[in-house]
Amino acid sequence: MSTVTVTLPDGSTLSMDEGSTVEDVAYEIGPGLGSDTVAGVVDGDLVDKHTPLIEDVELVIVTPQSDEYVDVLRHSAAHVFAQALQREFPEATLTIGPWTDDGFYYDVTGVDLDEDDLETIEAEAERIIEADYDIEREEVPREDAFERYEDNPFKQDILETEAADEDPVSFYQQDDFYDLCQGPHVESTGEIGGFALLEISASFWRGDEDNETLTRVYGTAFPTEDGLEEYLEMRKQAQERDHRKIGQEMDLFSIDDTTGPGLPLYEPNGKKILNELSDYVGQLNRDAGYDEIETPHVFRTELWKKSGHYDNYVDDMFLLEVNDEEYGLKPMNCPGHATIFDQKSWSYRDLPVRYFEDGKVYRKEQRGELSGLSRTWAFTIDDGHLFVRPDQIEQEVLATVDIILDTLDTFNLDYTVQFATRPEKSVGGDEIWEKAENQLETVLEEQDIDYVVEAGDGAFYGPKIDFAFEDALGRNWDGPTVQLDFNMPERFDLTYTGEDNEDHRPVMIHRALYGSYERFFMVLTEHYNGKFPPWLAPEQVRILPVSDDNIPYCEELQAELDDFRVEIEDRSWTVGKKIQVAHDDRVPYMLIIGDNEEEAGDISVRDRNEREEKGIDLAEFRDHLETEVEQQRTAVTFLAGR
RNA sequence: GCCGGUGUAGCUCAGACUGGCAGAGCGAAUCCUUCGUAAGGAUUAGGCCGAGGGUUCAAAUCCCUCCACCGGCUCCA
Repeated sequence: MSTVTVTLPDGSTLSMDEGSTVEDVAYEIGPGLGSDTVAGVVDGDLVDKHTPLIEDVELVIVTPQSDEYVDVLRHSAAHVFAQALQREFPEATLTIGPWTDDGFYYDVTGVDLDEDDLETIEAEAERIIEADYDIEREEVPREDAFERYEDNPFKQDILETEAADEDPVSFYQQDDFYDLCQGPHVESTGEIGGFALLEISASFWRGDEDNETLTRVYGTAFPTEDGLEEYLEMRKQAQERDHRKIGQEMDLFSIDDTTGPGLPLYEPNGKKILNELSDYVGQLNRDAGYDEIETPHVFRTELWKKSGHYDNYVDDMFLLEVNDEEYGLKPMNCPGHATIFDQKSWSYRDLPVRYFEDGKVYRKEQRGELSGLSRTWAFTIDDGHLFVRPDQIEQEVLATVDIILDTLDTFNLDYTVQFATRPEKSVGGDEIWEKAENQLETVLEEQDIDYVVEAGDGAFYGPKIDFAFEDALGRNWDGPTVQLDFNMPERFDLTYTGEDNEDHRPVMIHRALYGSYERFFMVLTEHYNGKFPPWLAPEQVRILPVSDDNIPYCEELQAELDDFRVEIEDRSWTVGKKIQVAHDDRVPYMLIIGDNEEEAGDISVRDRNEREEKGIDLAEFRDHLETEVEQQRTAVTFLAGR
């Protein structure tokens, strides 16, 4: 009999008979490991422990101590849900039910479910867990599988696609419930310690909008009840960090029903932050050789017919009829910028030409897509466009990526990088696309940036590099971006005169350091949990008089700090309450001023991290704050080292 | 656009299941208190109960339609 070589995580190898299972390998290593084995990871794929090894592989044994164990457990939890569902609603049809990063879902159809039903199903699931049914793998001939699912077109579809080459196919059975499934699963339903159904939603079969609508039930499971409790607590904590909640609490912005959906209104506190953000990138742009321009909010649609956007994007534009002509709110700034470039003739010596604008754009997103500041109908892009010679592409992309990395560093943000390539619907030739993609990828490689390739996810006019952030609820949002565009210069017939006195075509680069102010504002609010760095904080210092008699001295202090955003708390409250409210408002520094300070001519400083010190010289505090703001430090540091 | 949930005072929420006077706390205003480290006290004002229609003697409450928001799906130049 021939043998296979199994490579274990520590690099050691075992020689096993061909056809040995994952479990056999575990027993070969040791009987304890053998009996603990839940599943295996074979060449990166999580598989059942009975999977035979027929070629040389890398193998990780999964036991209840492994990271993968909880995935296996949740997969079993999905089956428990399905069994409970079928007990309560025999008419329900099952489709697919995988595990996810933090739980599982099961897509079903043929049944209408609401929240009360979830409770009923959850109670039934608890009984199934309590009963501790063995979960057993079963090999079933294809023919029999089709028979089992003669009324279930979805499972038939799976048999004809994913499982097309398998005969027999594997089922997992617990009690009288069975499900077509590759596994792996835990030994018995009782291994689930904490089980909860969380959400109900609609989904589409195979994720395609044109297919049947299914009902998706989300749930989660943990080995212990405590694990579940902890998870639910974490979810609650995350909701506390939601920018919509903080935005309300801190009077940063609001979105009003009367003024319209997806149209954020920035209140004074929010606008102060926006101004700081705008000044910051404005300076970066000027330092990098950009010129600021400005364009209006509305253009004739001729412009987007010229740019090609009209064909691709008209459904998402706000259009208006003026003097029998069609106008539209601008959904992007680039055609305006290209038009400005086209106002004069350029020499090759003038390039690169770099324009930037905080440009407000309007995009009529689908209803149901709008969400706080992360997805809006009106938003402002810190938009920049470069017009470069082909030989300047790499250096300019490199410089742009550099500024983006600097910006992200200033705010101390976590991010991921995606390299998006040519989509199905695109303009421009094969050669041009290949060239563009190669140049972007070269920069990523040179900068040693970790990135993932998102094939087919590029803009219709060119490939792009996107930087994405995660929000409080774990959703990903695109932010900074660099996009090459070989198309728009053609559309606008943009030219420059070369050394050879001939017309040449410049290349356009679209880029944003924040992406949109709205989305970046969301990211910052949640990242800092509303505790904005002092340079961004709407109110940097709040002076708290101990009694009203101290107010005149407080006003003197305020005047001394007039370079900063300083307020006096003059409401007739106790000191304790003034401190409470200043903490709630997340003000970086409080100055507590009573007779003691007034007589000594000094101040008491308390920061929002509850550090405090008395008898401080105002000038010392002012100098420190000045440094902290100038250096854009992300933390309050005055009392940190004292 | 699809499924589920929600919409009551500036904010946070009771009341709805079982139809019968519109409620609380915070905030605001006025007054008292002038206070030393995480919410001092009293009084007052504040409502088209998301909008429209229906059922009923009577609708915040029941039914229908629409709008918006929340979670998810799909979409996102």
